[in-house]
Amino acid sequence: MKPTVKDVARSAGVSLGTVSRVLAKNATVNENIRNRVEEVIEKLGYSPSSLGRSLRLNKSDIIGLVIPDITNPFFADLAKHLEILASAAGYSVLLANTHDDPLAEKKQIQSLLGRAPAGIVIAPVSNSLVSERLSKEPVCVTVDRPLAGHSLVSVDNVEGGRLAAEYLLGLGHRRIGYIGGPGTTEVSLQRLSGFSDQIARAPTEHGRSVEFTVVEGQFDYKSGEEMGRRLLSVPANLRPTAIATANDQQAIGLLRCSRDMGIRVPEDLSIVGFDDIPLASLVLPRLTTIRQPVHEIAEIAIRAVLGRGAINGPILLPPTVVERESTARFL
Amino acid sequence: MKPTVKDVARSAGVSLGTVSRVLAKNATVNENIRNRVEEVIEKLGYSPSSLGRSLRLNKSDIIGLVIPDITNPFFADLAKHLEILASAAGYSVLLANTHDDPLAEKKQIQSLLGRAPAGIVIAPVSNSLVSERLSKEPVCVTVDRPLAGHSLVSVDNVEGGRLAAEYLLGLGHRRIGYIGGPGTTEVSLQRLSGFSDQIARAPTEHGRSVEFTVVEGQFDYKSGEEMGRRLLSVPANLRPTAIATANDQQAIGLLRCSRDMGIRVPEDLSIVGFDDIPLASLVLPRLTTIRQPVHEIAEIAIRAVLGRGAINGPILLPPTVVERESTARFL
DNA sequence: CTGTTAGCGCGTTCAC
DNA sequence: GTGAACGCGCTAACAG
Repeated sequence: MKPTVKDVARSAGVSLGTVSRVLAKNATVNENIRNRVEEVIEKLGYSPSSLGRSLRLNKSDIIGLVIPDITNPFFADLAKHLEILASAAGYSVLLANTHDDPLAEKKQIQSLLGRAPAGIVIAPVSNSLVSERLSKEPVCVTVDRPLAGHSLVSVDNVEGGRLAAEYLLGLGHRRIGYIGGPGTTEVSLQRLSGFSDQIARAPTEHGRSVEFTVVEGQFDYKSGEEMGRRLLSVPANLRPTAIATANDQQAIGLLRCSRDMGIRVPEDLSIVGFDDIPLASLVLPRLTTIRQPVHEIAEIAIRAVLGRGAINGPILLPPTVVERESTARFL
Repeated sequence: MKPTVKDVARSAGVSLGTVSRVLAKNATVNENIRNRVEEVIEKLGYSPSSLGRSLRLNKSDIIGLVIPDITNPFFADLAKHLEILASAAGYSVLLANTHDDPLAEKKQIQSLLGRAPAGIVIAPVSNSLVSERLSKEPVCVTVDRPLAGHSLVSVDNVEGGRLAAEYLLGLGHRRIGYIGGPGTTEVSLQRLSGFSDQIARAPTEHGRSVEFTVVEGQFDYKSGEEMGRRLLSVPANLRPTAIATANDQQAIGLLRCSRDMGIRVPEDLSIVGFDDIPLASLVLPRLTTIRQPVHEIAEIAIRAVLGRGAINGPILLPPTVVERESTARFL
């Protein structure tokens, strides 16, 4: 049987309260007694039960992480950094996937709340139905995607979209395609809006402006492949010379499909992704993309959740263009 | 304030015990009373506290998942399926990354044990120091990598290695390289041993046998790139015509490096990976690989942990060759 | 500075 | 078939 404070107390010849105080560090305890208790703890291999403590404090040392899908490299990266930081601070992270399903999300959150988590980090689904449910306790910050009434830490998606368009236009492209994410998600909308606003501001040449086509897909490899095929299945002289995507997975799917269709990247087609997942620098050709500062996002989120940094109003981190090999000047 | 059983009881005009019985379903409760209680539960939006229940039963509804690194797509995939199955059964999964550090692993497990998890699914690090610590309670199954004294569910790594070698030899390759994983991990050793055993059994031709070179790397993209460079930086007539790797990430890094060195895949070099991560079918060229049945692994592990399927002795699932575009017959 | 005591929310065992 | 009481492991408040 696992030893409890009671066992330690008895074995050390002191009372429960004293053991508790030794465990709490800060309280004032006699040197000798403290040593004796610590010895006993060591000898018995005692380790405190989070269960008892959590019940008493009505607050566990669990941080809930609610995301659409852990196999999305961006979220995996986020999860990793959150977990490292949380673990260093003595917290554990509970993983909950929503698969972009509002009902699943609701259920997951419900169950999470029953655990009295120290905090929640959530990338909410599109039409989340939980906004009010997470009122004040526990601290909840949203990442990547906003949720009414909660503080957000995220990359500036509008600016990211703008950056991508600016970059492509600067390269001389004038027939441009865009593969968006699901129209129901805020991020998709923001990235697209930043992108198309910048396109709209492009100077007109020879009396006509930029040709711009948008298709909507999912945030995965396969969708990038399918939507790419749709965008590229037109006569060569009408085909876009550059395509931006709403995330890197789509861009990689697009790469795949370009190759299958015999369209060379970047000679015939420039591609720019979004996120800068680890893989972006490993595909052929290496992917030019808009980088999100995942580490920072994780760090700020954890700080906010653990109360070591108040956060009011959305925190929008600046994206950056990472230029690699999938883009070229249009001649 | 979150309502408790007490609130429900008072509001329904019954006692605590009765509410508890209603919640437990199975016990015999008067029809009218049951309905009234359920109504009140609905009205109050009551949901039971896992904390209280867990403390009482000394068993939480948490399943600990201890893995080296969630950004490894194989583990992400595993985590996803485990989480789906766990969630469906009313359990949550706690994520713990070890980064292949035995000390970190020990600390993570220690903290996990304080939560009285319903079960633990672990892919132990190389020289794990926890084998005895996880004696009987809670149920613990290891995946991917073995750990003395615990049941294992995994792919048959030796057979997988053998399959890769057999496949490459069958394609006519006789100068073959191998990029292994860290020599300290069981899986690396097993995959390599299966591979080299099969190589050794190859019929000798023109009086000489197969040329076989092995290098050791880490299980990531970058290492595949570096080790590939090492294997390929020799005069063309001495260069391997085929290389197998211990996982897909290495193979993708190798793809990257071949491209950089101007070596064509599969014309000049055949590559076969291991795992079949989602990405394997998306890189250029699509990767031939040895597939692990991740879904099955997740399913068996969860069943074992939740006690719905006893498991004695290691369960070794059969790997399969997935032939794609990164391999070709040697002429 | 230390011991004692009272619950945190829940399930269970005993009377009734 | 139902209610009352106890205790899971722990911490905080109070008394000594």
